[in-house]
Amino acid sequence: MRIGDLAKATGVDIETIRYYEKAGLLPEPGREANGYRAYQQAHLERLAFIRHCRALDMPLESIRRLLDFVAHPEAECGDINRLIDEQLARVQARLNSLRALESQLAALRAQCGENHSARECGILHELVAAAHGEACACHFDAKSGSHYLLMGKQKNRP
Amino acid sequence: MRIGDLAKATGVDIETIRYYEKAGLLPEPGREANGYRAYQQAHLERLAFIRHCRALDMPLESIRRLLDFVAHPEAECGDINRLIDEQLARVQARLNSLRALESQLAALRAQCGENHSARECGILHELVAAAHGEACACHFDAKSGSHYLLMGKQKNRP
DNA sequence: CTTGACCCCGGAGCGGCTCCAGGGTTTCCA
DNA sequence: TGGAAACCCTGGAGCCGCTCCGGGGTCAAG
Ligand SMILES: [Zn+2]
Ligand SMILES: [Zn+2]
Ligand SMILES: [Zn+2]
Ligand SMILES: [Zn+2]
Repeated sequence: MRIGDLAKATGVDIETIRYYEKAGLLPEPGREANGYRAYQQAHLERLAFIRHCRALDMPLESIRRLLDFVAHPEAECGDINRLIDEQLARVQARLNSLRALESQLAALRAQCGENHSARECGILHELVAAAHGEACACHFDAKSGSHYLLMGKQKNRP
Repeated sequence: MRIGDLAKATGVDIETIRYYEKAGLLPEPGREANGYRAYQQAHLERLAFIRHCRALDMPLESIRRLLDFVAHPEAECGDINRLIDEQLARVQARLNSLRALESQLAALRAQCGENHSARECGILHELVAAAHGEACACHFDAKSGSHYLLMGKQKNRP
């Protein structure tokens, strides 16, 4: 199987396949006389494994570790669970921040109805006022009744 | 105000401030005799504006466009709305895929209870079997009763 | 003999930082 | 007065997971 066949069989871009090889996820295949990569069935399965994990948004490093487990099936699987749990935690953390983001953006969006000049745009007003330290619609916490603290220590990811 | 003062006042890392300057988001400040950056109140407000937008996860390019509106308040604000709407759409799309991801990971996690060898680990079994083309717990769509098509054309982001 | 479909490689680019090396300046304290 | 600590400067590399590019080789069909 040449790289193009593997790409077609798995739906993975050729460049991505070569990238996985460079990254040490896909073992180096044999070569034809002309230097073309020659893949076996095992490569196809391994690539499918990788893509399945990527579809779960696992980082390549985690996939590397999972592949180690496939290669060493006598090891204890505790680390596998931890790995999935960590991934789940990442996803849930991101879900929480995106849910907050969604309502913040919706609140901001509600500040402007129809078309007018930017000078009178409720959205822009909000953003400028918030930069002055005033309360903003987007970062108002209904539960606590107070304005989120945007200044001060803050991570760069929302 | 020196860069460290600005950093302290806004909670933004010094390197990030310099990065925003390089990226054309923060105007170049004056300099002291020794070459140190000297910021004014206007810089602080502009940086706060940028961070507020970043807290809404807007890409720097969108923030640049918003800052253009601040500089040209006579323009029509339709593009501002569109910009927010696009951001909202991005967030909602990501939310949807993360929600799917969460249940997929949870289903996968449920395949392994207590500790055992990797060989007998339900999680690893699932992943390997799925790579063989068999159905997997994670990518089983309850609504359609069928297995997700993981092979074939697929975007690289989940 | 050319066209087109493949394949190879190394390197750059994306976003939004973050960190580093290698320097200069200022400030405080003994 | 000396020396350490705390600032500041610059340019460039590194992160992730690809994606694209340039410049070239290979091979069959028309
Ligand atoms: Zn408006
Ligand atoms: Zn806000
Ligand atoms: Zn297990
Ligand atoms: Zn699955």
